[in-house]
Amino acid sequence: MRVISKSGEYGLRALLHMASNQENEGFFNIREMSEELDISFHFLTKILQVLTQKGILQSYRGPNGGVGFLKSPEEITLSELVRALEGDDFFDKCLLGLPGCGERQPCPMHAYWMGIRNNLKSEFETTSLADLGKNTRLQHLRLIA
Amino acid sequence: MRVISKSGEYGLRALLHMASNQENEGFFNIREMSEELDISFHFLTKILQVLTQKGILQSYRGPNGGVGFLKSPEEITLSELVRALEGDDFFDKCLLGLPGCGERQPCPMHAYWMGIRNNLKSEFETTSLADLGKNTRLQHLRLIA
DNA sequence: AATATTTAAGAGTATTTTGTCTTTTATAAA
DNA sequence: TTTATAAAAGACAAAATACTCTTAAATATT
Ligand code: SF4
Ligand code: SF4
Repeated sequence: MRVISKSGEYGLRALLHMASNQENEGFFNIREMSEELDISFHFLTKILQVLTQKGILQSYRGPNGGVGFLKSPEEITLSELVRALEGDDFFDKCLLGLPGCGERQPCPMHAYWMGIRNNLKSEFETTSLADLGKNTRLQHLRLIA
Repeated sequence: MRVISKSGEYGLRALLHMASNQENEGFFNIREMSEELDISFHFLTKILQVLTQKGILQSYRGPNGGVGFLKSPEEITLSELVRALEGDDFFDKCLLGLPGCGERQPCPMHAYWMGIRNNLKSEFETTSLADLGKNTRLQHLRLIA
């Protein structure tokens, strides 16, 4: 049950890293981040590119360039991040994946799943990137091979 | 957020179909099922093979052969089905996918996610295949193109 | 202006998942 | 015992996802 895709995970790890080191620097060098987080540089670049395109990050090319937040991590919700990283329909899917989800003819899991889903949704909407990083230690973000 | 993989979904749809037509026949012809459920015959065969290997179904080759339940749908839990179809670690994954999930250094989502996960787990353990089929209509299982 | 640095963009490769096709094995019936 | 039927098994193909490499564009420094 991989709720978040690999690229989504990488994106979150990078953002979490940025949020927890925000006091030090304004722009983050992607190469450095990729090394510290043990994520392929080019792959991470791609992922951060979409976050830039979606208006969550800003980027700067050239010497001392990098990516930085447009809003503060306190104002970025986990909800908008997974929507950006996993697609806008992230919270619309069925648990079992059965097609034609129906309020009309729901299976016995339907009400239960809708409950969990709405719960998840509101939890994600009220959790900020800053919240997420609060108790997170760096070793948690790195691969513990 | 595809919680259940495509092949897992196909497996569930087939089992649901069998459970809701159980009174009629003992063994189900895979070809017929694949046509009724609009699932590739060979792909479905593969999926049902693993269910047979895992001891959830029994199969019979030759004329009038097919697959049938070993236990009654009332005795088959959704939990054992997703474990068979999606892997035994289905209920062990992290929400965000971050590696090295830690009770020691949990992120703020950890306790929340553990709650949902255990909830899901016990719900899946107490929901039988028969339960699942109760309000399910056939058109729900078919593709509503 | 020339050069170095760094992200953007896009092509290309690898792996996994999904789906197809062919051959083999088991069973029933003629 | 021969033939037909249906699942098992395995090779193969397509699509999606994950990852790599090359080139282009932007910016800073000299
Ligand atoms: S009714 Fe059940 S199977 Fe259908 S969409 Fe809702 S939860 Fe999924
Ligand atoms: S602490 Fe958070 S990120 Fe880590 S495994 Fe638990 S839920 Fe996932």
